[in-house]
Amino acid sequence: MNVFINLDFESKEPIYTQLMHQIIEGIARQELKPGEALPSVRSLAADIGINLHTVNKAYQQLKQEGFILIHRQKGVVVNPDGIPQADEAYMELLKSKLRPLVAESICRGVNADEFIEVTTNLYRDLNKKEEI
Amino acid sequence: MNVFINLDFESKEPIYTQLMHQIIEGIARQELKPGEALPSVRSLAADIGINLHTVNKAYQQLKQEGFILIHRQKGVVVNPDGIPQADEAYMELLKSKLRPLVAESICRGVNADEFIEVTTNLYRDLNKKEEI
DNA sequence: CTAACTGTTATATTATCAATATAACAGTTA
DNA sequence: TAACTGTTATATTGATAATATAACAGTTAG
Repeated sequence: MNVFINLDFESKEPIYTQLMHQIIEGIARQELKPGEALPSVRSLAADIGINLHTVNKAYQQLKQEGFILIHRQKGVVVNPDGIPQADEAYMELLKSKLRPLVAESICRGVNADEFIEVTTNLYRDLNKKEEI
Repeated sequence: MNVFINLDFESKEPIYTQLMHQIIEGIARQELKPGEALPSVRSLAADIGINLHTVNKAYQQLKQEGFILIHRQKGVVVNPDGIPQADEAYMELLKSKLRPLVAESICRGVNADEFIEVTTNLYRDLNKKEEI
């Protein structure tokens, strides 16, 4: 029930964004499974020592992107139907985010194979289920 | 001398960041070569219709990251010694930026091969030199 | 020498966003 | 009834992005 949340308060990346990423990573790792309940905005906020609205902001955005469902007077749940699959729009978005990373890497002499190796390692790491 | 600058003023991405990316992309494409002069902060700002300080902010950051050199009373130049090659720190940074992209892609059913294909296409596109 | 150009610095203002703090509302459930 | 859900409203603080002027200190072309 309790997710492993690791926030860096010194980072310039907003807290609500970091929170989104952690939850998405949890889903990717299948530590969070479809239908599974997430902590309430208040309890999660209290747990990690931040404001309720910051958690709410992350939840609202995750909802809008199809990762979670929010039942008005019940609670928050990982989308039971699974996450909406990638469409053309997502692939374009992905490409636009990847573009500056590739450009800088080319400048710095990182060739495609090295770049792909980093990607492959991440795919491997993030596919590990909860190893008991 | 004049770079193809394409800014999206509606984007939530800061202008100075977009500007940095465009210049880095120009260097990757070898449209901007080591030693080549860049427009002055004032002329570039006037060209694309933004403030001089916004251009300066982009230049300062590009300088700090080793992409350009700034001669106090001369001008701005693409680093004649080439761009500092990737070290361990850069690879870690790259990994941390790639991580959320991979996580979301896994959730959305984009497998490693599809992800790599996008990367490969970007490497191909960004390596095209100025085709005359 | 003057005029026009370089980057740099300083100061100020406006707008937006991130994060916090309280507080209340409307349903659910134990 | 009491404790819990998400939601909404309002306000404040701090940081950042972008703009606007203005001036300074060197360089260089006419």
